[in-house]
Amino acid sequence: MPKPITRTYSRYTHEASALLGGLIRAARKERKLTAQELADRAGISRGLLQRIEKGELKCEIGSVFEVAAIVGVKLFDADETTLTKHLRQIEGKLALLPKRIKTRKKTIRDDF
Amino acid sequence: MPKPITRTYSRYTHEASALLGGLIRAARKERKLTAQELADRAGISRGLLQRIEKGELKCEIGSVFEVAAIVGVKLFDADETTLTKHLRQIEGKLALLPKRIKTRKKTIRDDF
DNA sequence: TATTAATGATCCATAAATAGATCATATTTG
DNA sequence: CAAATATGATCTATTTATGGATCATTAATA
Repeated sequence: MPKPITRTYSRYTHEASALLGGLIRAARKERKLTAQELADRAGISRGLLQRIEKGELKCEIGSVFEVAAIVGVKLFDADETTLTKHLRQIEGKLALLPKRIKTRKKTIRDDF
Repeated sequence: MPKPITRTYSRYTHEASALLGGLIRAARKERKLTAQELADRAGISRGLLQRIEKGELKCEIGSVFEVAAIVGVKLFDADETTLTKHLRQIEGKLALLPKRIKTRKKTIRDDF
């Protein structure tokens, strides 16, 4: 059963999304692309692109990232090569971290 | 009518999302948070968090950003203040760009 | 200035994402 | 080693995001 739904987002989330949308819109205009043209290239509708550029939060992240990639907006300020490098680094880091986080729920008698 | 649906994503998009998910997972473990605990704080299900950490692209961006914000993973390497500043900058930049991009579709007779 | 078309907004039908439950696996820790 | 439980995977009902169409507005340019 899906939940009642009434999500709240932090200010940081709102601003990060608004900034990403704004960067996309600016990049699109600098490249002289019509909203329809960019939407076509990304394989999404013009309506969705409009929402993405407004920074709306209820859009799938795949579409947003794809549009950003097309107009050259870099996530993490990294190009393809650097991104791959970071990805390998984080994978290495994860291998060192515990596979599971254990939080003791049951009170253990360690007081005697 | 929604489309047939068969999205494709660039390698950059896949890697950016995988990196973000990996960073989130690593940050969660460093903070010794259970997947369930983080999901609860973000107001999402454990299943969705799992998909986010795997870097799946079909998740709403709002949920992903919110989770990232909770564990301290920064998009744009910017804190709240810096983010706000960038947001204002991009808004100023947008104000200078043309409101509409015109592409001439109809061939104009300018050859005489 | 007149014309063209890009943008913004809204509405609807439908495909898809999500919550929640359950089960198996295996890791952590006493 | 044994017990506890975190994680991963899967399935279903239902909420929700998306595509497409339409319309009004207005910016850009010949």
